[in-house]
Amino acid sequence: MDILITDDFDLARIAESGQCFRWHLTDDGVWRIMHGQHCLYVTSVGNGGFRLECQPEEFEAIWHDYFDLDENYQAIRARIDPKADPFLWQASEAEKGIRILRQDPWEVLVSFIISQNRNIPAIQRSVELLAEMAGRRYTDTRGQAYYGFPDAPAAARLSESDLTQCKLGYRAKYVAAAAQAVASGALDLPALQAADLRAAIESLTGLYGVGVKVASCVALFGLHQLDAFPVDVWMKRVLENEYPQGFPFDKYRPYNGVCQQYLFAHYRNRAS
DNA sequence: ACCCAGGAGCTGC
DNA sequence: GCAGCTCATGGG
Repeated sequence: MDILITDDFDLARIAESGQCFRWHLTDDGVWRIMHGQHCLYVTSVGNGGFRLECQPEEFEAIWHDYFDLDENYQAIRARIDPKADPFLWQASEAEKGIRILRQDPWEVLVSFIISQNRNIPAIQRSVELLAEMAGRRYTDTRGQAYYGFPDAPAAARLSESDLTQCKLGYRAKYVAAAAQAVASGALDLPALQAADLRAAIESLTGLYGVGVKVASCVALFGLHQLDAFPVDVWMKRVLENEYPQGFPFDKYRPYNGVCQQYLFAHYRNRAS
């Protein structure tokens, strides 16, 4: 089916924004997007038009929500004053098209536990290996095989040696602990969506191997808490170099996380 | 060989 | 509380 999006929506910028690790650009310029147990081919056809290789029912049930199409990102960007905050404004112009996907919180939790102290290609590789090891095998609309992201009980059944085979290194025990916590019900991720941001982060950092940074990523990308503001090595540089007097969080509440994505993406892209 | 990566736990002070 | 060390592993 074809859809028209008049608001921000740039597939390449979303893919490169570091929030998701299972998007791949195929040789013919079509995006292959894996999310949970689903897989979708999307092509940008220009002027806000997109070709989605799925039925309208699947779009309504899965992808409309995943792409966060009910949120107005132009309106969020319009809050940024070019005179008061020229750096953020420039970043938001350069990275216009980013949206915060509504991903599955469990998948995000595992992906960002895996992410610590690694670069993005290495993260993608481990996530894929994990899906191949413990996820269900499916066939997509083009007849290609893919693996769904394993749920918590499936991940909890893996031995530590299985996890090590996914190139997780010392993070293997962290993933095992998270799987155990979620599979046992000790941690109720969906419940955190409605929780206060501070409470959600506190709850997540209670997990072995989850600090404030990973917890903030889970809150922003998995719980859709748009005010969460993850600070990694790149964001540390942004804050030190561009906001020596501190970032004006009060100005952008409750959308600090969206601002963070513009800053993160822009700074990384400029460096390379 | 070297340094860095969407960090976090542990130790010693 | 906080600075320094360590943890696997791949990419540049």
